[in-house]
Amino acid sequence: MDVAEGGRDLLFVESLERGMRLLAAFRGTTDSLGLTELAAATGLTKSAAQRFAHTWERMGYLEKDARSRRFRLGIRVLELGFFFLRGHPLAGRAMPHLLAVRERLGVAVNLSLRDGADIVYAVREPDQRLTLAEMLPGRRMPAFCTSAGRALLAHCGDDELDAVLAAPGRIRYTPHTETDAQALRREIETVRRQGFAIARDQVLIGQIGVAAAVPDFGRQPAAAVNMTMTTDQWGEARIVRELVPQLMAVTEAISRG
Amino acid sequence: MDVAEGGRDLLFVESLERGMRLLAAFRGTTDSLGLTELAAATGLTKSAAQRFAHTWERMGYLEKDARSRRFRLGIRVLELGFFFLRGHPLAGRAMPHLLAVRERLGVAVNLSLRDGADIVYAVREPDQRLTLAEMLPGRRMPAFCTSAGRALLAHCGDDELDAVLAAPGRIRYTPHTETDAQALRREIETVRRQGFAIARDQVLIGQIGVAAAVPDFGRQPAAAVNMTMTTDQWGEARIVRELVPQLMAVTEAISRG
DNA sequence: AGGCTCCGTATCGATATGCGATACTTAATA
DNA sequence: TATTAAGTATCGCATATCGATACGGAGCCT
Repeated sequence: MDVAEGGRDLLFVESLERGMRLLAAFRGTTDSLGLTELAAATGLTKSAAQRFAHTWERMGYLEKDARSRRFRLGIRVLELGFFFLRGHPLAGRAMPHLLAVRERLGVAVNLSLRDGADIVYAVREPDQRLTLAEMLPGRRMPAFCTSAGRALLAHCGDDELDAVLAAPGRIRYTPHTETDAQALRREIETVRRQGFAIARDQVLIGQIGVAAAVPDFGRQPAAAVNMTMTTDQWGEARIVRELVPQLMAVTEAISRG
Repeated sequence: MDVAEGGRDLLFVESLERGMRLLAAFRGTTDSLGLTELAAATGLTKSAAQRFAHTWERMGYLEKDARSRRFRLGIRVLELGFFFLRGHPLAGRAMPHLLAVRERLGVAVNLSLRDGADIVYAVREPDQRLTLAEMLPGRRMPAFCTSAGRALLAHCGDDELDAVLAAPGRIRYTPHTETDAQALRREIETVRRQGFAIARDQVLIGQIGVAAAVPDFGRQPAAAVNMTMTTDQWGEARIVRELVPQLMAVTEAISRG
């Protein structure tokens, strides 16, 4: 469909976008939000915030505390994510394999999907003692600094890779986080050659990850499997020796179905 | 705010509701949906389906296959659920306790929330070999036939309980599923007396669950913890003896923070 | 291969619907 | 109790959204 250059998109329903903007305000905080705060956070007028918050509440996507008159996300927002994962062709197939790996090797395993310059963890098998955020599906991370992200970027077309690398403002999670586009491109080249990606101290000091894409019969892979370990127990040599073969076997197996 | 009787709700944004209706169509299927199917499934005109699908796609909540021109849920729908759980006061606190229980007792454990006549699983620690749907947060079950649901219903006001029990059309998952309102009410009374709920063969033959609400300082509890086992290994007597004390300790601990 | 059918896409004028301003009410603070 | 800030309700206006419909193309059947 033609999104006329410059002219506005005739099929785009702005009310929907504004409504979602209000819900999205809850990404920024774990707190409840009042109407005025919502208006401020979204750039909507107070009237618009009032209408949308009211509508979301009536539909069950927001909950309103009767005393404080403040809003929170409602349980219902879990629903669509559930159906997304349940219907995802790879998630269901991957689960038993991930579980087996976690049992056998005692490392955390994830199935990750790419969304532009981010990856999203879809199916997770954490290895204990993690925080809630680290075990929930839906968590987003920049692709460039995670092993799964790099494994997936390695399978992009060059133009798409360029676009991701050209984007400014990469976060330095640690002093070792590589943010230089040239260096990242070389890293991706290496991943292309060897077929797996390793990311050490990129998000958290003392954490190392290894990942490989789930092949999809010549098409661009839709997902990657990654394992995450601590550097005190796992050096790169040992990972390549002991984990990479297992990793490749798992991605292979998931791909076959 | 006054939702004038009969007259329409001036603050309700219908576009939002219609837009969500389109997304909600994906609850019914794991397949992709075409425009005509979407229109049929939602009762929207084809024009409306076109506009909303287009808008969702541009926002990343739907993905469109370029070849087939059919739509699927996009990864982005996971996002809000993630933030809901991350911000939920009980979920984060409960997680380590649930994990400990699973390790110690080898049973599946969940933190469940009630939403009207349903419960929604929020934090899950499955005990292996389960299907994907059984380990994902966001799964909905009728409250009346689950141990967690009964534990939460036991703490409702009578009017709310009446409303739930009055609703028609309870599903009989198994021949043992109790659907009679009177019998359920008696069951809930028992739960009130003893402080925990047991549900045997209610959803699946051979499955038994035990649950207790997480107390909230006299207010109505917001969540329940439930454990699920197989009946061949766990009879009611053994559950009461070995699991219920642990269950009460956990709900107590979560409540304290 | 050709014709047919069904589905997705694009366009358009009418108007209901959502818009923001504003006045009112309630609750929190000192 | 005065003051202030936040939430709630109302309303006339204008435009964003509506459904009908015409168009184009993919797939199917004969």
